[in-house]
Amino acid sequence: MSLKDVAEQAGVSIKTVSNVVNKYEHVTPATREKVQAAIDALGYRPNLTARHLRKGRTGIIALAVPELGNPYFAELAGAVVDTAAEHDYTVLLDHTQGRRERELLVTQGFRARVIDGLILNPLELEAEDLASRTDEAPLVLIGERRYDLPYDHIAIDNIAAARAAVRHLLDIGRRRIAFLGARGDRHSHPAHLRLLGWQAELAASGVTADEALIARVEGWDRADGATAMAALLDAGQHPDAVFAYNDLIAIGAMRVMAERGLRVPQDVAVVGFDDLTEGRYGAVTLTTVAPDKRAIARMAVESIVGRLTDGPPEEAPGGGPRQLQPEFALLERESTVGRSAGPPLD
Amino acid sequence: MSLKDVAEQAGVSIKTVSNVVNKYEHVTPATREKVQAAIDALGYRPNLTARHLRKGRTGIIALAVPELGNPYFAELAGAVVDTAAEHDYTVLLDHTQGRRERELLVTQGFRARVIDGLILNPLELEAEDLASRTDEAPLVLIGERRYDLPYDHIAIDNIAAARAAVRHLLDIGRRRIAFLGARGDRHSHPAHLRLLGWQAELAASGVTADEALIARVEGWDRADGATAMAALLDAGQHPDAVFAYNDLIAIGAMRVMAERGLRVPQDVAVVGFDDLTEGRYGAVTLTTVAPDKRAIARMAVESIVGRLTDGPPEEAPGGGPRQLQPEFALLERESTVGRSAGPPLD
DNA sequence: TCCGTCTTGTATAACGTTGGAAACCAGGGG
DNA sequence: CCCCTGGTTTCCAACGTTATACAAGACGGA
Repeated sequence: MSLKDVAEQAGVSIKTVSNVVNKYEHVTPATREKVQAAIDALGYRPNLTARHLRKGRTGIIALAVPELGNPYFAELAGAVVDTAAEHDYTVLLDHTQGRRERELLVTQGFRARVIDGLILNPLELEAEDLASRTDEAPLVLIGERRYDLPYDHIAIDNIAAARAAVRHLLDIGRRRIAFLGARGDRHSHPAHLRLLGWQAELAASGVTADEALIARVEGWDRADGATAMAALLDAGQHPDAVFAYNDLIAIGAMRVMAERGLRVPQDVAVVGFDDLTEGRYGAVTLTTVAPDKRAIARMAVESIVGRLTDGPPEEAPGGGPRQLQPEFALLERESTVGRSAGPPLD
Repeated sequence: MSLKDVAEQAGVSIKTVSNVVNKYEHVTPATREKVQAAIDALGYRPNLTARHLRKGRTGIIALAVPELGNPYFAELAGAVVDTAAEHDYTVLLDHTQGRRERELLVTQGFRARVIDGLILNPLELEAEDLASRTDEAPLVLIGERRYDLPYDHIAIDNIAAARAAVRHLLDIGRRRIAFLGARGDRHSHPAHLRLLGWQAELAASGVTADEALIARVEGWDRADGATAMAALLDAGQHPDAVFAYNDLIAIGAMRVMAERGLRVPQDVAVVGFDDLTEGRYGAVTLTTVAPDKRAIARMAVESIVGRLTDGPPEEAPGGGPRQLQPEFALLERESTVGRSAGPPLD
């Protein structure tokens, strides 16, 4: 079933059928009608693969996130799918499970020429991996990790967001504020802007940033939060607040607190990060830093679509790739309600 | 950058390069090496779009679910992506937002010839929509809705699963068991096998299935569960147990109970459906029916891949499409712990 | 030496589409 | 009556790949 069949049926040339299909205007109504009738009769649908080959575009963009089971990425993926659809693009989805080799594979064009562009949220990828990229499809990076490379990057101001969260905990009188979610042994993991924000805000307020209150994790899921919180408590620490790397870790931590009879927020206030819907429905609703996910999705898709439509943006005065910062908001909920009897700040 | 360029560089024909790329065995080592050198020198990568056109296959299967923000579908999508990758397929993702027109669009081949097959979880689609489908790519249906149509269908035994859940609630002594999640005004919505299971198990145990304990919902998210539970309580009902259509509804309901001072499980026991990770980390962990998601993903992908590889399976004695039923398990957790003082069953 | 056989490489034709150029056809002006 | 013009349609080539058929050597046995 191809243009050829329709052309024969209608008694016209292949190109005329193509013109009708593509709504080319200089086709007489009579011809158009005749062709349309043949199309309907045969149930013809254009072969998009052939069109892609001919036009060099597929209308498909890929989205690669670490893990779809993580609701943050799932919600983000949903937003990306919607936004892409508005621009007549479809989304090819992949998840890298946070493994460097998978991330590398994705950037190197695992689907050469079938995707027009790529949105990637890297976790483990190193700058050198990206520097050696040869695939010419537009790439846009999202998430906390930053590279000094010529690709658009979309992320909220993680340091400012973390500082706002810690500020809030200080404001309600907490002083022993734990950070849950430092990464394993690599203290200086380049993704830890949120840890830096925690340190910065404490320092700015003259509160000691106790290293013992930094809990490390193996991953970013609820179980990792639970493990980290348990480890912290087992080490004899008594934080009066927890700032978690993300909501999942916060939720895992809160579960452990519940098991051990610690009340949230009376004994320990908790702030998470991501604004998962899940956080709004726990027994104690979770205060959280809410990145504007729809804005992230929109910026990412439009970065790709823009480059495909208009070519790379003319070098602005500063030149080069853009650093886009969507808005964020601190949503105060039950997990930080009420002022405890902490000492006033000096 | 095409086979032609590589061929010129290596001083051989296009087809020979193609043979090397495709690991055709009758190529002398010398030639192979020469060609490989040219490939490496030019950084050649095959154009998959052209390959797709020529071979008539793309290696892409589409997965259409109602909503990615729903963790059940997100987790399922993750499993499908993984399983597809094992078979060297990539997944194109779409979500229909449970709207019939979107579901219809997807089945009619919204990406004609770019997808080799389609996995669809329909909500609103009617049998006649599917009956008129012309796209010839293999289609497999997943989820609670059943159609008497020649497509493989994958779903756990929803009635049996619901009965197991209700049975468990009866076993721990509950008698006023509410059902949360009937659909709007359409009482006989064809998706409500779980409601039928609730009715059947109550009937089998000689417990009255009180219509007043059936709460309707507009959607399937936490907010809908909260609304439904609030409505039930506002209507003066005092259930001692809740069987929810899914975990999200259960979680929303539990939130409302917490707000109103009802204890779970002491005052109201709760059973959900889906085994979301989320349900394992609430203040009260959620008893739930756990469908084997990885099995669902595996069956769906292998149904598609099988038809693509071997053609439609030879008509079994019964003939026609298959009804595949993955396993499920009832996971008992805190939300149904402990036996209350209900009267013994007669 | 010659012929069949086996191996290796090549030429050509598709796959279905679209862009560009050329051809066709009426109608009107010279 | 012919040519020109403008609109409409057709012809041809190309996108990059792989399948098919075939040609060219190499090799061994008669």
